[in-house]
Amino acid sequence: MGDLCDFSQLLARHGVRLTAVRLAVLDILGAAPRALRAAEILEMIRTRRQVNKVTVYRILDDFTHRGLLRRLILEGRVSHYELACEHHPPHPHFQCHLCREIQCLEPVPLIRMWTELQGPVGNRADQIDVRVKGLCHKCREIS
Amino acid sequence: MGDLCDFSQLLARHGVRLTAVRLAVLDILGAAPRALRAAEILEMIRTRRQVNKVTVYRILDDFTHRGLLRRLILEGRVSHYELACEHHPPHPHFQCHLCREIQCLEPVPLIRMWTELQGPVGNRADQIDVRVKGLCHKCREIS
DNA sequence: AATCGAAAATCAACTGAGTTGCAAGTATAA
DNA sequence: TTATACTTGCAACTCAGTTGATTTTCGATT
Repeated sequence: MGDLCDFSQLLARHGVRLTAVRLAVLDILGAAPRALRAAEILEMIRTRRQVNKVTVYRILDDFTHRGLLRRLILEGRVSHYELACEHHPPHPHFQCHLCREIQCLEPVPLIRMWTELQGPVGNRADQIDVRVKGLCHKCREIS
Repeated sequence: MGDLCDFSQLLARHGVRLTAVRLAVLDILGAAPRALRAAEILEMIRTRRQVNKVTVYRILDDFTHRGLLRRLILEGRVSHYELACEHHPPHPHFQCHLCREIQCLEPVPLIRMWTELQGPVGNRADQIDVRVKGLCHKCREIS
């Protein structure tokens, strides 16, 4: 994923200053096989360099508002983040009851039920989040 | 909704002791036109009687585990709760970007895409949450 | 290359939803 | 009516995330 995007150019295109922490955030999320929590990202950056948590939170927030990242609300209290580039369009997520791990699922064609999902006449929906829960294949093997 | 359920019998059937706070929680959620936050429920109970927040949190948690309530993760950090009786099956929710209000939508037949939503072979899904976001009809009128 | 102002990072202190452990109160079975 | 296991209340805590004030740094312009 990371190989497909030039992050310094990406930042320039969005009029965002190039800094080490910002590059690290994109780099880590670009290489991640799943959405990450802020605390995970923070810890991963800290293996490379010293950084304050406030910086990471502010960057995640800023990038989300700029549309560079997607913030996922999968469980209470913690947000997960994933890259929002064209190689990684919005898609459902699966979360295991036991190990809490998150898997990305293939996009599904919800357009078919778009009218039902609008709700009362006059609503204008612009985003649909689908979250599937259950036991993942690894946890089913164990138990 | 509340009229359709006898809450004291409901509690007895679940082997839960009948107390004023528990009845109040069910009563309030039964009469609510939408899912409520713990803090809202707490405040509504306090218009009738004195009660500690810990008690309300514990009851909400307990009832959720017993399947009496559903806990909805609609935005970060705060949970919403709704009655989980047979008159009120699982359904998608719509949340407005501006007023943050939550609307209940009609159930949609996601079974059609059940295979895609399972993810990797071996996963066993048992729950699908659909959250729609956008502008509600009231906020669109205003702006 | 040196300067400089706006943007970014840091620090400490704070917020607010939710949790924990323990003491005191109460529903209900016997 | 009584015993006791279940409930509630209280105070203090946790933890993700936020705020405001200060210092540092990027990068455009001399």
